[in-house]
This record gives sequence, structure tokens and C-alpha cells, in this order.
Amino acid sequence: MAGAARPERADAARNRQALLAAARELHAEHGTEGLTLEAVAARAGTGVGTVYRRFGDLAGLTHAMVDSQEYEFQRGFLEGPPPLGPGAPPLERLHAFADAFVDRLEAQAELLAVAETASPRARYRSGAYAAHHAHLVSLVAELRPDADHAYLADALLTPLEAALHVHQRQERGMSEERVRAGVHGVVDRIARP
Amino acid sequence: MAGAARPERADAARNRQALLAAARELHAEHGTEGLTLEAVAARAGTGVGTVYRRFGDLAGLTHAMVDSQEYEFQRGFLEGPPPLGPGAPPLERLHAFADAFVDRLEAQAELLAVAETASPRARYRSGAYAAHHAHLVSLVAELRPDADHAYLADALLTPLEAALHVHQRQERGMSEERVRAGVHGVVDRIARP
DNA sequence: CTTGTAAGTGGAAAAAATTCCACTTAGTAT
DNA sequence: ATACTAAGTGGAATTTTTTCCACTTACAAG
Repeated sequence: MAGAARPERADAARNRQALLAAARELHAEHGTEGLTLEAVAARAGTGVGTVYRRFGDLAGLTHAMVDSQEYEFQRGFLEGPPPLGPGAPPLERLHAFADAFVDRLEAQAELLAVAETASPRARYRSGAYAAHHAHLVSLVAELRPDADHAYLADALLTPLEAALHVHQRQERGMSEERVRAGVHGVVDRIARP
Repeated sequence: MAGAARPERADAARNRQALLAAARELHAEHGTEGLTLEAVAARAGTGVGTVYRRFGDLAGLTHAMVDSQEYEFQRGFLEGPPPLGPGAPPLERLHAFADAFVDRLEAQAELLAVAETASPRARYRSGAYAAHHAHLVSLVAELRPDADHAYLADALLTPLEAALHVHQRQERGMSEERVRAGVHGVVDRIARP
């Protein structure tokens, strides 16, 4: 998506993997609490400076932690089999997108919530959001050619915020099915011609 | 809204006001950057411990900074004149709510964004969100009695996230009018019977 | 092989958030 | 007035994030 800069040096790539593994281990062992940059660096056997060079900041690290799932997800809607991928009618693809998104939220909501709120606007600045947004814009454009596609794509994505999902499921006790039904209802309302 | 605990001691109330004034001054002078707890405490002539005792954490402080506006806003939709307050038909009230919300976002988006992302789920845990949500639930219930009101209220509120507003207006260059039109379109789609 | 150099590194230092607690004080009860 | 106590206070200490830079290293070109 971004122009590929020259590849990382071998030692840098090695450190990136070690840091990612350390972060995943710490998260598995102590949840999002124990996930301090110093602890991650220590476990990976590097200095904290390296964490910053590889990932920019805590947002970048948490982002990288969910990135393999994100990559699969993007492949799914960009070139996977229908109805998520190309081939199905746009409204079906939107529903499939919503379902796949909720799958991810169910699997990684807490970590995604940290990634999204690591800094104000972290979610909207991310490449993942841009990719999701672009995809939804193109689908909505087919269904409602005269509407403001960019705005509607945002309106479809915001209810899929990880923090909201955690709140609905944990704080408010809504079932997964109820959330899914709600999402589909909104997709239908917003995108149907 | 919460059961009133015994009132603050006079000196504590004085410090609360001093801290709030200091925070507002620093924000006016240096934006959200210069808004460190130490600087706030120093300008108010207190120790940092007092900031924590009065406001809990940074989220609490930023929240308090936007609270007088929030209070006016809640009075507006709870007991103000129609169409925002009681008296107008529910769909009109929803549109008025959306407009009033955008007014606030235009005035304080940056600060609201800090408050909302001060911690994961800060937005959804806040009393303000609960009040907005309850209000929307009651309006949506009148329009779409068979729908999932709680979910739809969330779906109406998420596109009004401060971080998204900043992104749309500043990063993406959307005009205020365009955002307003988008919001009204979504309200219509989601809430119309 | 050398060598040049851009990329990478660790960890000390700075900045900021948060906790903690010995001391002070406002308000109340006697 | 006096004494009591729950609330409040300041700031040092702790924790974590973030910046910075002198030193090291991978690797490409000769």
C-alpha cells in the first residue's frame, strides 16, 4: 500500500521478530497491563531504543501485534472468495465484511482497543483504517451512487470500534449474536439503495 | 445524576477551581501539548498529588475541562426548548441533537479527543456518554419500537466521536457543512421508522 | 578482502504520569 | 475554646514513556 522502502537490515528484522514475540508472550502472560516497553525490550534482549526504532511507539507495537490477522483480513476482502471477496453483490459483501470484522473483534478486542487509543486518532491514522475505509467506499458507491461515500464508510466503521465492542460485550453484557444482529441492521439501513 | 456525596471542603473546592483555571489557561496558551499535570499543578500553586485527588487522572481533568459545556448540552436536550428539548417529534429531536453535538465538536474537538482517548474505553465509561445514550435510546424507541434501541443509540453516537471529527475536518479536509449533512443522513437512515 | 556509510543499537537521560504517605487543616462535636 | 477526625495537601519516589546520541555493524561497491 505504501511504496516499499528498502528492506530492513537482517539484524533489524531479527530484532523486530524478537520484540514482537516478546510482546506476544508478555501479553499472553500478563494481559495488557504487563505490556510495558521496557519489559518488552528486556525480554527480547534489546534496549528500549530499538523498540522505538522498529515500531515508533506503543501504538505501532500493538498495531504490529495484530497485523498478521489484519493482513489475512485484507486479503480476504480484497482477493478472497465471495461473499467477502470480489464476486458477490455489494450488499452481501458489506455484510460479510461486518461479520469478518466482528470475528476479529471477538478474537482480539482488548489488544485492538489498546492499539486504537494508544494516541488520539491512532485508529484513523492507521493504514488498516485507510484500507477498510477505501474498501467500504467502493462498495457503498455501487449501492448509493449519489451519497457521500467517504462519510458513510466512516459511519459504517465507527460502530466497529474495538473499545465500543469491549464495552458492549463486557460492561453491558450484550451477546455476540446481539452485536452481530445490530451491526447487520446498521449496514442494511445505511447501505441499502 | 450520581448520589451526591458530602460536599467538598472549602479549600478543596478552591483548589479544584484553581486547577481547572490553570488547565484552561495552559491549554489556551500551548494547546494539548503543554497540558502536563505537573505544569497544571505548578500554575495552580498546588502539588501534583492534589490534581490526582481532585480529578483522579488526566482523563478526569480533561473531562472536567469540558464539563460546563456538557452540562449546558444536557440541560438543552433534557429540559430546553424544542426541537432539542421535549415537545418536538422524536426524529426532529434527533436531528437537533446531532446538530448540537456537532456544535460542541466544532468548539472543542481537540480537547474532547484527548478526554475520549485518555484511556481505552474512557468515552464509554463516562457519565456523559451514558446520558447521551439514554437520551437516544428513548427517542429511538419511539421511532422504531421493535429495534435494538441500545445498539442503535451506540451506532448514532459513534460517528460523533471527537477523534473522527478531527480526522474528517483536519486530515481529510471535509467542510463543517459536509460533516453535518453526513450526520443528518445517518440519523435519517438509522432512526426513520 | 577493504572500506564507506547508512542503518541500527543500547542504554543513559529527560519528561511525564501515577503512587504514596507524613504532615496539615477545615469543620464539627463537646 | 479545645480537641478530634476525616479530608486534604505537597512533593519526593516510583513507574513508564520517549528522546537522544556516541558507538557498532551489515552490506554494497571497488
